Amino acid sequence: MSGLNDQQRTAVRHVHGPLLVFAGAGSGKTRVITYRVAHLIQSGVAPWHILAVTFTNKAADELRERLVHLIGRDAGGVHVGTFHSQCLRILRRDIQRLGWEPDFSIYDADDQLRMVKQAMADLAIPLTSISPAAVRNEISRAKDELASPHVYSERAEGYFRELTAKVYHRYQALLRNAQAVDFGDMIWLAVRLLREDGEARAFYQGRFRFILVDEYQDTNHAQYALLRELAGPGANLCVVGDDDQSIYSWRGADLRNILDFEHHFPNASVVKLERNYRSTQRILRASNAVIAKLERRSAKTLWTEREAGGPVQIIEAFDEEDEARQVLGEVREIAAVRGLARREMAIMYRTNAQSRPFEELFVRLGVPYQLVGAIEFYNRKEVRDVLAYLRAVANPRDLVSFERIVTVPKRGIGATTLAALRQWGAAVGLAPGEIARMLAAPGGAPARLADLPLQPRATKALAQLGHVLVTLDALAAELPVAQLITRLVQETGYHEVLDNDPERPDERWENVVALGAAAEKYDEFGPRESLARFLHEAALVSDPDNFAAGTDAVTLLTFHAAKGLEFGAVFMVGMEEELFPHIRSYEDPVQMDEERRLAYVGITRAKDVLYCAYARHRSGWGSPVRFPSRFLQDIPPELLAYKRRLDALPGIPAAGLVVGPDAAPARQPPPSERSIRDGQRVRHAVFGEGLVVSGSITKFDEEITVMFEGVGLKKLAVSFAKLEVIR
DNA sequence: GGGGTTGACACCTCG
DNA sequence: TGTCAACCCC
Repeated sequence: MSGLNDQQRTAVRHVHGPLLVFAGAGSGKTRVITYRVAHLIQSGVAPWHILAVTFTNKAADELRERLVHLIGRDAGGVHVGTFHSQCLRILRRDIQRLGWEPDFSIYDADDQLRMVKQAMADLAIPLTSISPAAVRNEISRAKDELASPHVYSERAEGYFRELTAKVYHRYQALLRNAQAVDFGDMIWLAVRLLREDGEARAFYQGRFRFILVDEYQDTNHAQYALLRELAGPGANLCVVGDDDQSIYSWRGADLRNILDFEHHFPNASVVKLERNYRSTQRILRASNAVIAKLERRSAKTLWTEREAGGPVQIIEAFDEEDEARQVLGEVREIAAVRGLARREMAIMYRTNAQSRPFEELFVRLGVPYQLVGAIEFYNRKEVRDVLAYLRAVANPRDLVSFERIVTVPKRGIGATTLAALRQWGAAVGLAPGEIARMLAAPGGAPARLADLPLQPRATKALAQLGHVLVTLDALAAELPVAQLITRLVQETGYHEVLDNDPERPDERWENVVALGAAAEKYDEFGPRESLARFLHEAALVSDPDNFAAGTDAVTLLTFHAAKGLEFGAVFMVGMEEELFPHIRSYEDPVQMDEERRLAYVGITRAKDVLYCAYARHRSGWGSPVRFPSRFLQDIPPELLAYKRRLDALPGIPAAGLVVGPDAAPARQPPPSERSIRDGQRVRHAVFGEGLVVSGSITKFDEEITVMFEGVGLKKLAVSFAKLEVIR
């Protein structure tokens, strides 16, 4: 408690009733959450009565880690997870109460798209008339609002919405038949369970007596409804958030949840955390300048007692490769000269695709890095194929998975056969996967399949697939999931598919092996259970989050993924018009505001140094000639300094940022004489103890060379490397 | 009717 | 850069 300021302490000590914590960036939010959990436990609340909900897996992991650090073993009892993982737990336990099988499949955005296309095909709506992806998004938004197909239809106006309403009806029926839920359904079904089933409601309200929600500004209506039901009349609900950091409206986030909290929960207490402990003054001023241009926001003024710090360093690059080169040069520079650990550095970008040139260069230079999120592991074709097999085994009604495995390997079953199968199956209440299995029955196909309208050749091919599935079913009853994967690859012929891959068979194999390795930790649950758990949890993983913890690597991630994190040095790259702000936000001022908040999130991740890079030329999509982002231009010139600037480029119009005069001399006024003498011993956070061997005063700083034990010679900037002189 | 090939086209952010 | 639909051949 002693390390907390008054506002933080108030929030931590609050026990009963609703509490809203407005927590500005870097104001010690996570600290408040962890301390509050500790305080609750200290006041006699059992850990398993506490539920902490975060937005991303990464945030959940981090919170769990911090709790272990703070309260030790009790932390294991606290329920920590994302909204979706908590709903998954609820559904795994109780979905049968809603009339679903426990082996339901979880459909991600990709699977959803297939189902939308299927629904459109069923309704004879041409794929060219409305975009299936747009329809999928619209359906997801409807689910965020808990609007059923029926409710949606009543409100639907205009060409697109009226068609979407029809597709939505059909889509939902297809999901139901496939025993599948999408991400929206996961929240919704949990809400329904709590609303409709008094026994279940009593159980969960009794279990989760104290609820904490992080990033509350990013919750949607369905999530609000869930919290409302879980919290019950006692409403020991503590929400923490910052409207300035709302960046998920495209996922249905509704700012009213946080802005109207006191209205939703009338006796709520409110605490504002406005002191920033993270960033230097210049970084904080830069962030304030960017966010100040927003019109609608709750009044907050962040302040800091930290030192002024250096200016925001601008890097102007020729193109995306040059940008990566310059940024990596700077990464190596501050690692070597300032002694900053690589884990304290992050490169942030608007879109995942931007990571590529950086990754290539990191690999080439042998600099350790870790990539968060991205074109992930679970989106690899081979990984999805194997998962589709597993899902088809776990849930024989799963349509998307069945149709995926039908063609890997090629079996002589095509679109026509599948369409006939689906149609006939729907009439008699059988899923294609079930029909295939029945065709493979030992005594021949049962009589109810007599009028299956297929050519003999197609029937035979389908029976063969059915045989494979029956074999896998039997294996799944005996083997835990990791071993099942090994056998599956052989039994299904997927082995040959990989070997004959024209592109990168080795890499694909490695991914399949890695999937098996990821499955191993579920083996302890035994044959069927390990399969179900693995599939359900794999569906919620959005990034290969199990990077070797503790390795000293530079982090590469999107601004979205960076929320909630902090780094000593942040490189915001691709700071160009049409990229950030993203071109898709240009027509809509609401979306443009969200881009601005995203920029604010990026800037406020930085503790000590902030670099912003932009290229004058970028290949690929968008215009090739680029201009610096408006967000950079919104930062007062005196806070900016060019670290690197290009000479005039032939054929490219000049465009630079206005950089103020006071920015030039970097950080604090340079020291006039040396403060650390040769021969003194110093301690460094990363390198340990060392002996000062030489030093000098440069234009901006005092630099010393230190011999560290077991590390070697390092050149350090005194104002930056937090050195402790040992007497 | 299946499957290979080719050409067009889109590609933001996440559980 | 990869995916997907249209097209044509077997």
